[in-house]
Amino acid sequence: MTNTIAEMAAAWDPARFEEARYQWWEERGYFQPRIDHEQQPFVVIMPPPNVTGQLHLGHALTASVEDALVRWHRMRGDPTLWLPGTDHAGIATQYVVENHLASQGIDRREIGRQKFLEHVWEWVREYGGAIQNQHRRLGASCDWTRERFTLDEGPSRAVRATFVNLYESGRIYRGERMINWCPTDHTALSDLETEYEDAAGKLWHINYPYTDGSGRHVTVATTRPETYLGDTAVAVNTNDPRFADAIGLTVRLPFIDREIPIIGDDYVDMEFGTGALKVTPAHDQNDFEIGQRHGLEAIEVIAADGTLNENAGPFAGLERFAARQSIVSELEAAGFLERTEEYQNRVGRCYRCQTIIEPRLSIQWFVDIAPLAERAAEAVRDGRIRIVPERFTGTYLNWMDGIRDWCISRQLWWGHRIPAWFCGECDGDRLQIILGEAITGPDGQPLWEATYSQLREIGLTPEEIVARADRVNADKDATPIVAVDGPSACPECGPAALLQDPDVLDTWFSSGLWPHSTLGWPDDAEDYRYFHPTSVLETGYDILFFWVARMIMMGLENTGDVPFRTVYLHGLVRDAQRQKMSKTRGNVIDPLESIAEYGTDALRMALTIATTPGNDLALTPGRMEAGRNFANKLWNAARFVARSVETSGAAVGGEMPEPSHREDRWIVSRLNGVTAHVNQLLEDFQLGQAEQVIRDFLWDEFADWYIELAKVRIRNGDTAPVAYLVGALEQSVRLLHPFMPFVTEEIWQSLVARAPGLARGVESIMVSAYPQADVGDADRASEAEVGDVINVVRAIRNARAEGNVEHSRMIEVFVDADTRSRQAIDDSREAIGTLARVSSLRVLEEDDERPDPASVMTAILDGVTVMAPLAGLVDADAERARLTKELEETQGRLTGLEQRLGNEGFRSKAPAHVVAKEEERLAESRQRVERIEEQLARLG
RNA sequence: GGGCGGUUAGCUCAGUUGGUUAGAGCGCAGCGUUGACAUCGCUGAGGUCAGAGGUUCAAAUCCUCUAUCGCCCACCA
Repeated sequence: MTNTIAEMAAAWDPARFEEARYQWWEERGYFQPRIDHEQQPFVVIMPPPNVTGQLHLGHALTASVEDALVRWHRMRGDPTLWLPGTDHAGIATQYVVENHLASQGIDRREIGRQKFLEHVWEWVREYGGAIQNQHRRLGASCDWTRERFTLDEGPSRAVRATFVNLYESGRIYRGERMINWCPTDHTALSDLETEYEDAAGKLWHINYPYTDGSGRHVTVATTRPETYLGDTAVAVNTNDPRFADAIGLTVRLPFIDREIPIIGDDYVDMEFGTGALKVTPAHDQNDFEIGQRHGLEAIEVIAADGTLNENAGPFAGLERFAARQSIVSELEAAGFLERTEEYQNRVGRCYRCQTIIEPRLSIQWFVDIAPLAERAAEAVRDGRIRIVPERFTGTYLNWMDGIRDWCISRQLWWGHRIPAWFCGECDGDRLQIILGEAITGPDGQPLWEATYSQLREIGLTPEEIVARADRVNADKDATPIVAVDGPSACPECGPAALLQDPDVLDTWFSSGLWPHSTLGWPDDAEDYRYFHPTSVLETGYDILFFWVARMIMMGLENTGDVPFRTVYLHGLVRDAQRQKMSKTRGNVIDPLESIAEYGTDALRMALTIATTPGNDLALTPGRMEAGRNFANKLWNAARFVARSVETSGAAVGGEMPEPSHREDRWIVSRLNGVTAHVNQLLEDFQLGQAEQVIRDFLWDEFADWYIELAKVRIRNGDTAPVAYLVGALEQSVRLLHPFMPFVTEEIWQSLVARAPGLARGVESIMVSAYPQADVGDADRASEAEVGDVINVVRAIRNARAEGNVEHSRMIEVFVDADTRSRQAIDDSREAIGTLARVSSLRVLEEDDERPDPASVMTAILDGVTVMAPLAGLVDADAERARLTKELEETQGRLTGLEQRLGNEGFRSKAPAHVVAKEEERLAESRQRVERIEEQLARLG
């Protein structure tokens, strides 16, 4: 695409290439793995974003990291699958669509389940494509032909199969338990979906008079006075002397005049409040458990919509917080309120809509999770699954340890409907049927709901009941019939009226199956056989419990194997002020806007370079600018390289020839060192570090030095460097490609266009081989020698800058070097001349006369002394002061080294190579001190 | 109440089995448009690695404590 220099504009322009290039890759089928049973595949399943959502920077980070891993493995030759997908996101989506409809004056309850679901599907069709487009813009090389949606037939059947298996083995059960209820969403939530936060509240002390006529009362302390209407006991600690005589007595609840007992239960903390605890079994988990122990009745007073129900007597119909106000003032007016304290407590909120959760007793489906958790913990403990970074292993195991049963039913419409049916003929009295439209009841009045049995008595046939039923509420003793594809008959009574449970499953239930349900399980699918277990599961640490832990539990249960080998947890992306990004804060950055401004490669680099797993990242505009600037720098370096191929006419082949020139040996050696290092870092999941190493090599060594050194030789007609300019750049962009796919591809194409041998038979960098190297190949001599040349150039530049020598003025330089550097400096004299603007460079021999120290600026490096006579610019006093300071520093270092090496402990205990290194440094420092002293002596 | 993490240059962050004089980007100061690149080049300033103690020949790195910010988990009304 970019075959001429003219086409390679002076600046990297992502907009010009990205979209076309993505399509070009996709058309060639690069995103699809080949199935090769001789090879171990590399598989990543993408965390499915909300199908109707917009990608935020967290997703962009996910995509950047996963794409880097995937592209790296693909280039290594592994059959590589990155499977994308989306999640139906039960509550979130239903909530959004419901609000949308409400804004049009439509109430979902009025239009009914079927109509509502049609609206949601329409919504999905309308907004569902955004995610895929955004991933394409991010350059994500995922296999769109295998894209899955949680509500697709395959994953849906996997959900039902899992439910049935767990039910049949007794690990899914239906029962009446205390659950977290969201009065806004009208559904149960799991413990994880309830977020607790501290809130300023009050502790009300309420008097309950004894019924013995003594006129005495017991005082209870509560943060939720409105629940007193549902109290069925007051509990005290059996060891509490204050209440020793009270147990067994009864008290009377104000206004509603219910008589309730005082019971003894050691759950009660004598230190807290008054030592007497009001017990509301229907609206508090602990109270429920106390109630169970003592056989107390659970009286519900707060209804599903958060208003007080008929059991609330005079307060019925009030909203729960309005009721609290009202009850407190009534109690106070009637003298039942002893006192009020300020109190900090924790309130649970719905993680989607922030409504305060109401603990509520209801019939739900649960997973008996402890046995699954035990196996899931074991898989991590024994190393079958590795978590990166490792510290999350403890968090994970701790969570598994104290896990409670998982409430999986949701009173929503959008999601996987629970595959459980109830038989009207068997459980007629236990099934409350809510009708889609009213029928005429026996009394001539419209009838909206009735038990199945009652409807039969009216004369409806089973078929008619099924057809008219909008939903069924089965009581806790009803017997569900659970089947993957829906039962056609009741096992007890044959063909009958079967009514499906109205609830859907927790979204995370289906997400928990994602690694195997997307690959075809429970069928014996080829993808499943080949690609499962997957390799790496990459996601944010914030959904370790929600998702990762559940995938491990469900994966082990369903497949008998771990779902993935490695869990890589990235940190959260925050804004420049380290605030969490959220819609309500209004600080979300749209990845597409960043891409438009800086380019995809720049955004990806900003999100990943020099980051470390599990640590949060504040994404600043500066990081993105740095990414853009690097892409541009690289692009321009490539322009120079391309140009040098054309103008030199050098024939460049596929492999770099064995280098003979020191500078060429140096860059090849450094390239190999970087290649080996990068591979090692990638193996160890240190992606950010690997990226940093590549960037530093390309900018600080290749562009800043090798290109500049090569220019000098090329100018003199030496075409040898061209092969290394091309070869080193080509190999470097291959190293970088997983991180910055677009700019590296364009550069690679431009290089291949000029040196077709580089392609090595492939059409794209994406499918070229990832570079490998052996650290043992390093050319230490050339690295040291070119290092000396670079240091000399730097020293001269430094002297020029300090002496304020005008750029246009060429200067003379004398160099006194030891044998190691002398030849290298002599050989590179022209380069030094050009790069440091030196007109004449003299490498001094043993008996050559040194220039007058009073008129030179001197830089003393390891093994090299650089002297720049700057007539009229050198202040002998200043020079003396500078050298004296340097002498002090060097001597200080020398003293340290002498002490260390004089220490017997160091000599005997430190590894030999460390000792040798220190000795080398000692010798260098000594020599340097000598030379500084000598120079000072000559200065007088 | 338990547990985890951060604290390194003005800002954002690297620094993985303890081993040269602790690094980068941005910012800052000075200089610089000769054909790869001003989205750039050159030079430089800037850090007692939160604090204290300990282990060690050697500590930003390991241990203990403290401070501070943040996160996770937990049934105290």
